Amino acid sequence: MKQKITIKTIAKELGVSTSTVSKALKDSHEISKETKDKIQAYADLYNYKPNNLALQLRNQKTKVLGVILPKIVHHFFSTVIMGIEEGANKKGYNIMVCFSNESYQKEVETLKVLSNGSVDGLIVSIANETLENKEFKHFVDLVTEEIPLVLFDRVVDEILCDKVVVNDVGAGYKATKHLLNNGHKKIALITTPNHVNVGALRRQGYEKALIEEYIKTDKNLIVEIDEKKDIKKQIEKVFNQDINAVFAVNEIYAANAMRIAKERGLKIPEDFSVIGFTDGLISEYSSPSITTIAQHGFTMGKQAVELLIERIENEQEIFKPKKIVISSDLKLRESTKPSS
Amino acid sequence: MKQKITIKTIAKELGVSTSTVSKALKDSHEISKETKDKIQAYADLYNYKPNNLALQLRNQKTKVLGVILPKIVHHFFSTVIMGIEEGANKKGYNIMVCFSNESYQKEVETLKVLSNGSVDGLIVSIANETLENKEFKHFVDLVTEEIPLVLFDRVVDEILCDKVVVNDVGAGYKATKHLLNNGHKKIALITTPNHVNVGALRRQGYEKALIEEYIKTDKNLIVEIDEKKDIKKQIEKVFNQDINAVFAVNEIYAANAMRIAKERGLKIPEDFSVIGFTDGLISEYSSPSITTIAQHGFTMGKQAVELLIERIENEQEIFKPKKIVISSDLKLRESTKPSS
DNA sequence: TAAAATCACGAAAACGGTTTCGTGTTAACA
DNA sequence: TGTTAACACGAAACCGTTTTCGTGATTTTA
Repeated sequence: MKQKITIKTIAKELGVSTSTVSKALKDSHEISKETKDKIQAYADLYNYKPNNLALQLRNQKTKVLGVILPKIVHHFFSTVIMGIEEGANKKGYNIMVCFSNESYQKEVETLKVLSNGSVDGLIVSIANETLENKEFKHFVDLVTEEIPLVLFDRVVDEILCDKVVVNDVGAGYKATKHLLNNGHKKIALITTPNHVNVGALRRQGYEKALIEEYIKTDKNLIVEIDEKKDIKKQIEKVFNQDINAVFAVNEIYAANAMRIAKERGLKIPEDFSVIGFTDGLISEYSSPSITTIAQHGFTMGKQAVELLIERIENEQEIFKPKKIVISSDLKLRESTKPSS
Repeated sequence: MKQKITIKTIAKELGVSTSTVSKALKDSHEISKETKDKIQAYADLYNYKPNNLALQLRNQKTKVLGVILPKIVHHFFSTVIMGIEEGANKKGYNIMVCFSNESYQKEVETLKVLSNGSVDGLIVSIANETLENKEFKHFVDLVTEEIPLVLFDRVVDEILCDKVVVNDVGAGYKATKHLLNNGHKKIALITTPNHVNVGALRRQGYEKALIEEYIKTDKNLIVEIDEKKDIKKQIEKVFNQDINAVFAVNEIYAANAMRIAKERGLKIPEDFSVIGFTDGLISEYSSPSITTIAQHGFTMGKQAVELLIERIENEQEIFKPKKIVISSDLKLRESTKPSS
């Protein structure tokens, strides 16, 4: 990189002090008009830009927010990033995005790197492996150090910080209820292992809706997907049971279920219905298009970043963790009959 | 944020100088074992972490790379990010991700913010609006300032820097050739306006393949999509022409075309074929699944970041811009017949 | 005309580290 | 016993900027 022009250079060239240059560029009243003009002209000529690092060190803030996501090639997380970025930008912040790739180790390391002063605060969705191990010390330490932290979507109670989540129980309930209303009583649930708490919560909603109709939940109808194995094969098994609807906790599972249903010649939505989660492009462009629970990722991102910035900019306030619950909507499409 | 412990604190508490502390923590031979142990113990106890900003200022490097993308909710760009992140991480760099949202103005501003010393280099894919206006001064200035810059996918010759692109002409050719081989002679092209150079290049490939078969390109079969208007409606028009195949320059256009074809009762792939671009989830989960040109986004990201880091770490070398061309493959699926 | 106020600027500290170059003390050597 | 080397540490500069507190010169006021 070319040697950048600094305030010192300007000061030396123009035979004034650095303080004068600094003040002149800030249009301070302390400096005479002539001097200001001279300095400004020189700065413009050589395209002077103040060095960010120096400012950050001086101000003890970076105006950068760290974001750690489990993955990115996923419609929901992409939209969350968009929301975060837009919210951050509006308040003059930039974001530094990292990925844990669902790995505990990587999450710990990333957290360590980012919490060394590079960012003013963090927005995180916890990695699967971390949830599985129930190992949250790295987050708790962060809270102890009083580094502003907002958790979203995948959150746990053990970490005392601000949180943004969707109403997962309600969403699971809504989806299941919709299927029941359409006359489907034998509803398969395709979900994640229980340690992924969002999966567990959606399952609660599913069970709640069934109980209301006096239907006993049948464990054989519930598939906990192990993402390390072939997803389609795992889903296929449940189709050997007597089922007439599927509620899947994400797009991919739903799309797979849909595909299997079609392969088996099931008529959708007349004889068989599918509901997914995350209103992404797959659901939209699949055919028939898939009814889903819209998670409002963009809104989540925006809410999370607003919480975080408020925390950062109002440090003095006593700390009382906030939890924002975002309601999710059913987005009706072709894979289910319009509710009766 | 809690007051962080610094080298000064340690020095004062232990009655030594800051230089001693600094050296001790780096296990310098200049410091006696006892002193080192004492300082290390104290540092561990109070969980001392060196302040990144201070180091960055001193070393005049941040170990952060800026990434500016036109959008993120898009399979191709998501995978590129993954590639960039993985490559960067491997070399001890972090990435700061920003979005231009296809806006010239936002691109200019983001570039300005990031080039103030916050990052050691930049990876960018140019915004549509910028391409449309042919306004590249902000990039040229960057090059003049000798800030390491790598452009990928959407690149222009006016900017002298390292580049990573796919072989767009070849890809367009390959796709069209495949359709021709399948016996389709009336091939519609659904593309972007010509100012998006990747679109223009893919079109060249398309035309080249047609010429080889002595087919005159018919302008009525080429649709330049205006993304501000309804995409499906624009594509629908070309179906009123006599066509038996579609080559679309991205997933969304392909998925839309597929949907229209199905609505019109066309038999795919027997009577009608569709090829897309970007091997994303939509193509994979659409039904029939869509044959596409795989763009290898992950590889692109990795190549781009490797180029960039090499540039950053070998400043002294004379500057000779490199251009890496990544070949793209045809990924055969159900929307076309296997090539004869 | 002396005292006070204003003006226009500079010196120096501060942010949190690293690093070069002393320097005083002790140990080894001639 | 005088010289030198090794040891263990400190002072100070530096990265680029901001900001507080002077300060000498001029202008205003009493």
